Amino acid sequence: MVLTLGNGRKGAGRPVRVEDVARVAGVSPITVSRALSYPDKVKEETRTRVLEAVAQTGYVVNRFASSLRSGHSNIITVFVSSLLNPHFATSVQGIVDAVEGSSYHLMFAQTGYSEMLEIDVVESVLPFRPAGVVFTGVVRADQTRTALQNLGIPVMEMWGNRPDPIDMLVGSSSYDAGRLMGEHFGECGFRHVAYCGHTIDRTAQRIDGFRDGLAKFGLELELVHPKDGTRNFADGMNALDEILEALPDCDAIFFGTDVLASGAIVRAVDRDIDIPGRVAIAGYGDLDFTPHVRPSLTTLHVSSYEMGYEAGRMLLKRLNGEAISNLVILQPIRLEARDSTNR
Amino acid sequence: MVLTLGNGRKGAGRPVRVEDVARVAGVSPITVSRALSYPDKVKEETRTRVLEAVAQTGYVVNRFASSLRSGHSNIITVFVSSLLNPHFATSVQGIVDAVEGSSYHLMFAQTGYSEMLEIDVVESVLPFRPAGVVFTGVVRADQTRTALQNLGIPVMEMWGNRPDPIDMLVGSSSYDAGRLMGEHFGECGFRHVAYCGHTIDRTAQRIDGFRDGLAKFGLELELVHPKDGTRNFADGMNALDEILEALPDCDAIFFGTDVLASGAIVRAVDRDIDIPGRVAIAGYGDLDFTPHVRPSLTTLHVSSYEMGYEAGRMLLKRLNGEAISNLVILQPIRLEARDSTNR
DNA sequence: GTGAAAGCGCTAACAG
DNA sequence: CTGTTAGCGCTTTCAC
Repeated sequence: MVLTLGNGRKGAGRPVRVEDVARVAGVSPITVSRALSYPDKVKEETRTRVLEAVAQTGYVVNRFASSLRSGHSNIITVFVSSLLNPHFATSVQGIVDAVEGSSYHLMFAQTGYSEMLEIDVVESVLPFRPAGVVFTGVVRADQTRTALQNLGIPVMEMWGNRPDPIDMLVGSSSYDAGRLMGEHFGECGFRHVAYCGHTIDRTAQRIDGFRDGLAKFGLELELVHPKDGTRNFADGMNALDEILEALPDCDAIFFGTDVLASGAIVRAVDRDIDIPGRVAIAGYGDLDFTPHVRPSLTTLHVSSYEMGYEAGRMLLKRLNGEAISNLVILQPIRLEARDSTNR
Repeated sequence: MVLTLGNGRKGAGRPVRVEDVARVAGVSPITVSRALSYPDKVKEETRTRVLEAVAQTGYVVNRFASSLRSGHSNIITVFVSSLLNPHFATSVQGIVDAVEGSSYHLMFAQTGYSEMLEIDVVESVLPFRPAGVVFTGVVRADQTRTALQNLGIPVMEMWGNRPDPIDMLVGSSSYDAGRLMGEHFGECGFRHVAYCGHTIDRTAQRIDGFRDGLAKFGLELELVHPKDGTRNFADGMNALDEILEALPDCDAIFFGTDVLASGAIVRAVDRDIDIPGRVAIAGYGDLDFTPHVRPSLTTLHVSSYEMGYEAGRMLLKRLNGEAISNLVILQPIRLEARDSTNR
């Protein structure tokens, strides 16, 4: 009888092995293996017979045995800090879509936001001898970077723009992003500018770029209001109050995330503060809802999905032995100028 | 020299095997294996010596060999339709967190929203002989359900509330959710009610519940405005126009997702339609931003993260051989009554 | 508490 | 194009 979905076992009995298929097809085990893995290496008629026998027996290859013998793994490990961050979830979906249809399977591991455990997480997947790894984020601990380099497998980092990737990197320039917004603020004619959000890691470069963009218009960044750690709407609401208290004549704020910026807009509406008349607000990320906030939110668009998809494609190419011309790809960041800065 | 992160290889040479560790530790290979897998079965002093040898050699167990020999896999496969849906991404994060710290690893597979390929996707992971599987969603095709049942491994379904799970299910009652909102609409005194959103699968039960909730107050559901497929803010904006055109005296709309509902609110603000004065609006899902829309959105809170976490815990319990008292767990859905229905 | 031998299921290497 | 042999690295089984 033909099982539509076999598990490599018939009933509770012993698993179906190549040997069983071989017997039914009247060939040797290695021919079964070849018919399934390298169809071209087998005569068409033989292949047909093997496939019939596979269907008949419900055979499913045992990847443990196959990888053990061949020395090849078809596992790609994806390291994610959190899927609660929609940018990362979207990137991962891009990776998933890029890998779909290939012979590779994705294993997931969580790095968390702390770099302390980074190396432990990486170590925990090594028993699966991954063919390649992708980090949704950059690898921070130098110890981990060195160790990964020594593994000798393709490594893809994402989201950052370190000049010295472990191997390959698909990211975007935080500096350029900040500069774009600084220039936009300058063009809008704002005079007293604040930044609010993360201030460390790659965000530092964003702030540098922001300063430089402002500088082209003779402006200074008058206040950096740090909001590290998790940032939700409520943080944004508070931030608006805090900033207007600390810098009363502030007329434009660049927030490190759309969520913070949206919180600030909500707070402004609640307090009857005119946006952008009294103070302009901009965010970062271009989340789905940002065009629909009122006033609509000026922000920087980052192509999360495309980043993941590109990272996946590049990694697959490398795994296929193809040469990669550019080991570092920086996706452009686009300014979405909307009403919240439109004076 | 001690490698902090080994890959089971020293330089480009041959992999480090148990045998190598055994030689260094002055024991037999099986003792190394036991020291690592069942520390209690080995004298403490021996264990210490083995662990030192492991560190010294950079040994990393080969999971392919170990699973092949033992017949046990420590892979759990997670099937997701899309990580772009924040509810699913959040659920998956719950699963990830629940499994973290256990000896299991997660493999990802994408079912997509079509049930056509469901069985192919499931088949594609069987070579890894997963110890258990989790579906972020219910399995729709009967063929797949039967096949999964025959696999004889723990199967977790999520989000739905089928009376006949393949094995275990952590979900929520769509019917109750709908009923809650129907009752809320009745209590608010709305007279002409519409529903807009998905109309098939488990959503059908939500509509049934909604009707029954309304019926308690002598109300009928006067319009069902289907929006199947992907639903974004723009769809919600259009939907408001379409519904007010089709049912001009409509004074309350229940949307199948918060995104649709938020779109409708934005559209209402743009058209100067008073919410909830002219028409009340409610959503489903309680996404992060819903308390911050203006007016804040009445919606149904679904515990996506907790659902995933619970699903993960239950599956692990089952894999540990513990008995599960309730194979089906329905998480309560909570009404979040906010301004958009507050007359 | 430890060890010797065997074999999990597959495919590389070599042979024809 | 197909087959024979051997062995990937580990852990089960049985023995001490």
